Amino acid sequence: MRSENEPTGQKSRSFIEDARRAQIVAAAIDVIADVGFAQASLARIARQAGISKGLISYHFAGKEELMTEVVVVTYTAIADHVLAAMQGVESPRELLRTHVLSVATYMRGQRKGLKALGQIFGNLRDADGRPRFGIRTNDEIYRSLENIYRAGQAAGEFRDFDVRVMAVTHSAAVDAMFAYWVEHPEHDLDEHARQLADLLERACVT
Amino acid sequence: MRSENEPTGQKSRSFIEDARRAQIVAAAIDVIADVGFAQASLARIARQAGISKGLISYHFAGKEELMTEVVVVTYTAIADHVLAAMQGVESPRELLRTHVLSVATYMRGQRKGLKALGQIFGNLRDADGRPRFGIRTNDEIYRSLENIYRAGQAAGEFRDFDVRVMAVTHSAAVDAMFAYWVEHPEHDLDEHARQLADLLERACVT
Amino acid sequence: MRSENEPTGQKSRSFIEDARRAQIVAAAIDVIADVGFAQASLARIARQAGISKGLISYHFAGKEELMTEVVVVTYTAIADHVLAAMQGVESPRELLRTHVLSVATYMRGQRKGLKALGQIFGNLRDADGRPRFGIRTNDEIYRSLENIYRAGQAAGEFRDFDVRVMAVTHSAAVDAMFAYWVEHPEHDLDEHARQLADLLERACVT
Amino acid sequence: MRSENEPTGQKSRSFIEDARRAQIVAAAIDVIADVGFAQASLARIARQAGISKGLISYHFAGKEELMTEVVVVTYTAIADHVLAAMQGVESPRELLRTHVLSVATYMRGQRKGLKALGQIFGNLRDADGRPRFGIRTNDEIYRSLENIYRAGQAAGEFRDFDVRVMAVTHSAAVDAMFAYWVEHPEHDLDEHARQLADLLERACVT
DNA sequence: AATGAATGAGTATTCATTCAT
DNA sequence: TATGAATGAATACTCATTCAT
Repeated sequence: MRSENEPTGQKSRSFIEDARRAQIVAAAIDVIADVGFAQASLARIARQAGISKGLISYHFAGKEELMTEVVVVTYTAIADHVLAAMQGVESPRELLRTHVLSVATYMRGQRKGLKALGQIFGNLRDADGRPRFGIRTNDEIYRSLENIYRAGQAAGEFRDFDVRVMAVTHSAAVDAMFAYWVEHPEHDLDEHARQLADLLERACVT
Repeated sequence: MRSENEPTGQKSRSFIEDARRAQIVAAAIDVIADVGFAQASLARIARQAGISKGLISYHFAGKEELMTEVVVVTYTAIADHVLAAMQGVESPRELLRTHVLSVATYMRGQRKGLKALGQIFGNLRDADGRPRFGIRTNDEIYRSLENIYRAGQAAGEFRDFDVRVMAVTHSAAVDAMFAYWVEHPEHDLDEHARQLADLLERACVT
Repeated sequence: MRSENEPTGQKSRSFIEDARRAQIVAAAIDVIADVGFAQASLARIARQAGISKGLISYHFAGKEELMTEVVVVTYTAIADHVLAAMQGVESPRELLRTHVLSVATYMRGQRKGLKALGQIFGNLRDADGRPRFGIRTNDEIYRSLENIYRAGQAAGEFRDFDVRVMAVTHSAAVDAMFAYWVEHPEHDLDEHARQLADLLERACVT
Repeated sequence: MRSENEPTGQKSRSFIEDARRAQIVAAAIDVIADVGFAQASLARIARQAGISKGLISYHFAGKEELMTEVVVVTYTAIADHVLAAMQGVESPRELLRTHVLSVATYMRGQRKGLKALGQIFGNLRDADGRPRFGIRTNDEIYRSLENIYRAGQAAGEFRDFDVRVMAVTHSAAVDAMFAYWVEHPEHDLDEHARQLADLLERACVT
């Protein structure tokens, strides 16, 4: 098993172990999305996965490692998607629109993963009670958004505004788009994304 | 117990009982803001209030009622403040700016209350696992914001956009402003509010 | 409850709480003596005491605090008894005999307590895996025994030997007397004590 | 599995199986000596041996059989050593001294084995909670020591004392010598042994 | 109105053991 | 022979809630 047989690093994980870990992560996402972080006990996750409680402990060092894995998996997937979409786009205005729209298209298939992500971000604390994610990770997002806005200002396409405020607002607006859509499945996500892209674009241009 | 003797409403509550409830609510806000929803046990809240655990159960039917009360109290207070600030303002653009700026000024003195509010919103579930707040309560906010935007559109000052998307974005942007300021206390809240007001205004005008 | 309501120190413990703690300590002694330290779970101790598992956690901060209390209670009692018996005795040879004989008489009524003490001494470890008792506490015993032997040497009654070796041997011999008697209840404890006193006395005199 | 295929005795065990069992026993001794009986899980022992957990179960019917093997192996080795040293010695007084001194020399190279032995003796219980070793095994030691003392009495070299008390004390004194040396590695083991031999000899002679 | 004592269900985690490969 | 995967029972501990006083 991983934490016993491979104490040195995250090197070679057997195929079957990878599959189990993925299965457990998927079950965790389902449970967290459905009942919330606080109610997402390992027992419930195990039941969802159709395995024994002990098996989770066998594959993950602890609950925190599982939660971290959920975050990493979900996060990496969305980042890959968005970065791929933005590849080759030059114009700051187009980058802005592409970011909003590609996040929205990705969301469509990842409702639960993103919902779980939000729960973990907002709730997971380390031993001394401080948020495990949130600040640091959000700051990464903020920085990448700021780059878009700064490029637009440098190109003279965007007016002079505080890029951090714009990044915080942009990020929150995208999150809210997702949250609203999750709660109102009949809501038109694509149209929302277009509206939001317009909104942000207008807020930026001179 | 109260909720059994007075099942009809929240009518006659003795002065001392009101005081105790307020004291407990205040302690709950402090604890939730400090250690997060999941770690906010009744024992911790009681200790913070300097009373016994049993007394909380005496004054509240259960943990959920206490959490609900925290939400209602905090929520009512901020709504009163914002509504008072918007009283007499006519222009939609001014209403918009006033809303953002008055929320910011209110936040300054209510860090903990708002932080606790966010925690409860994101975490409190009822018995069957569905979020206790969120949809319904947010919808009230959305509707009041929509009124502002619709008025602006009716007056010809605002362009034609989806008012629900704008309301969702506006609300999320204000929440994010608060959250960012809570985590970065050195951040200039007033300037953020002004920037956000500019941003939203520009996004709306024709 | 203690650890919540009296976080400052070990000051005022209510009468009823003292009684419960004593009851739990007694149950712990019974269980440890009967099934050994490793099998002495809180569940088993609670069952022995006829109370719920939770109540142990209510009265003791954790298992270690309970074990420590068992040690302190048992240890203090035997030390008081032996010291009282040795009070007023002057001659080193008599002190030596008195120590052995008074320990034996005390043992008679404290079989389980002493058995439990031995188990805890030999097994309780703190978080980093080092024995919680043992060395330090034994050293206290050794020192007090050494005082007796050194006095005998100073008075010229005892020959010149290593007092630490004698103390270690004395202590072990007394423990073994007890252990043997526990396992062979028909064994004549008083006669064993007399034989042991003779043995040690002869080993010391010139 | 072994104990099923060869239920009659410990007859034919393949060479490789013997080697594995020895390797596992050695690992168990290391782990028990280092972290204590209670923390000595099969997983930890397997890791120490560099093999999988399952392999221990393959070679031993259960944890208890492994522990028993540790005791038997260690015990047999020390008995062989001591008996060899006493071979040819005739005088009871010399036998007594030889026993103490040869045990001490053996200890020097067997710290861990003896430490583990003590842990298992003090902790291993069978299903119904009674000590697995202790009584029976100690009685063997007692009897062999009694033979020495009785021979001394028969030869008129030793005074008239209870040989069982003397044997119990002798055994305990030797164990304590070991335990003290294990905890105080700077302690002079050889000098302790000489002092102890003097002590016992003086306690016996007329 | 308030407390401290008590419960029992629930938490994460550990571990000896089993078993298919 | 040997492994890695899996189980299920047991562990200490937490906590909302109840209740006699």
